[in-house]
Amino acid sequence: MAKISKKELIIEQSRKSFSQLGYELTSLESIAKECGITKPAIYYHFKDKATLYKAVVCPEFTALAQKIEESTQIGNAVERLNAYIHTFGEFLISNPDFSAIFAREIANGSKTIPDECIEQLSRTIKQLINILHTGTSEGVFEEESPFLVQMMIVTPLISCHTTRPLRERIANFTQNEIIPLEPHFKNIIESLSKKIIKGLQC
Amino acid sequence: MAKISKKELIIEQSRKSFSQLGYELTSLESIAKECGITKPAIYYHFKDKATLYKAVVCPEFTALAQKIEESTQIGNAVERLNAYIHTFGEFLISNPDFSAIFAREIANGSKTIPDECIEQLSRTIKQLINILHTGTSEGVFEEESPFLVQMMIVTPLISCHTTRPLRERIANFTQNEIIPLEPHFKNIIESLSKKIIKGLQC
DNA sequence: ATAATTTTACTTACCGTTCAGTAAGGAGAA
DNA sequence: TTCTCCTTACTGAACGGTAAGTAAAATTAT
Repeated sequence: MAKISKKELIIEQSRKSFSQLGYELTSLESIAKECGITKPAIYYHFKDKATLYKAVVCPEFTALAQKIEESTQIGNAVERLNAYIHTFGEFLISNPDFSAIFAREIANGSKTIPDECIEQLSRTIKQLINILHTGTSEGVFEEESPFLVQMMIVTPLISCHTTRPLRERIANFTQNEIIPLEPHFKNIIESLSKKIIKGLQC
Repeated sequence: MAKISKKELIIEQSRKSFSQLGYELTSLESIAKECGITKPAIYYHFKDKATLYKAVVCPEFTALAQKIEESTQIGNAVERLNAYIHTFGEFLISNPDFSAIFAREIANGSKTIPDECIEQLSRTIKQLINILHTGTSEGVFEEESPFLVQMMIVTPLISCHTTRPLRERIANFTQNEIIPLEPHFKNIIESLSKKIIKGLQC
């Protein structure tokens, strides 16, 4: 059994709660309860709720930026863009709480994202800018706003996770129609990557 | 000057607040204040906060479904898909509060969306299913999950609006890099439409 | 036409609850 | 003894929602 500090335990439970309920509806007392401690114990480890949120969120963005940078170093522009998309998608698989947290931030104007995370995000964007620029220089990609490409990658993948209940409810209303079963997420990553690359190619 | 009932005024102010702050952070007292009335006056017109939210949200989804249905009747599959995407994009322009509200619902598992809205959403999805099916029958489109296509359309367009502050903050960190100015929204719609159609075509 | 009554559209005052955050103290380890 | 890591007990503010009352408009009765 791995030794896990109480501080780490608080962060893990908080991540689940922030992901499922969002920042506002997450109560520190319920987190404490699930950790088997009391609320002021959280205040012993973290200054306030916002600081706890940062402690949850920052490592995720840092890990994402790290993985993106590592995986998009080699290959031609098409290969690197493909790696960018797949790395992001697989990050969402291995960090199941990240989708909902990031989706809320996107919906929210990112008011609650600390600067440290923005810096990490800018690392990934820089990488994407580099890939796209290389691609246009090589004449394989049409010129396109990196922010648009980023949104074409990030938001559909994220919302695959967050819209599951929505899709189920919609499917109830479209009974008579034949709705193809949703493919597994790895197929979605692959499918999205192909389409985006195809859409960008000259 | 158009005659506007107080009930309509409450709905309009609520829409702004729900869009800017989200459901939880919207306080009925602040809405009342901006309408020049008191909180119980809202309760005279609406049973509770959730009912008020429905009154804000339902007409938007209905109008969207209506416009989508109208605009995607004629033409071949490519033209109809193009119309679908443009109609959705232009709806976001003429309903500036809708993006944030919908984005929050997507992030949220759509817990607070009433069934009435889901029904309207299913109308638009049915239309998209029809378009894609026609396209594959005609051999112009590859087969693809309508939900994925829907997300490729909806989420980037929505997040164009909600991520504006995020993009600005990111741009601050990438000073030294050349970040192309973000194109205007109509160009984004056009650009996204082209890419999605290109990505889907055989 | 006018008086009586009811309904509309609110207001003031308040309740109960929830929640972030704090003060003070205590048990156990070093 | 002192530091770490917590607990008990609490404060203050905000919020959703309600009870009770009221001025003015609309409706009905005389």
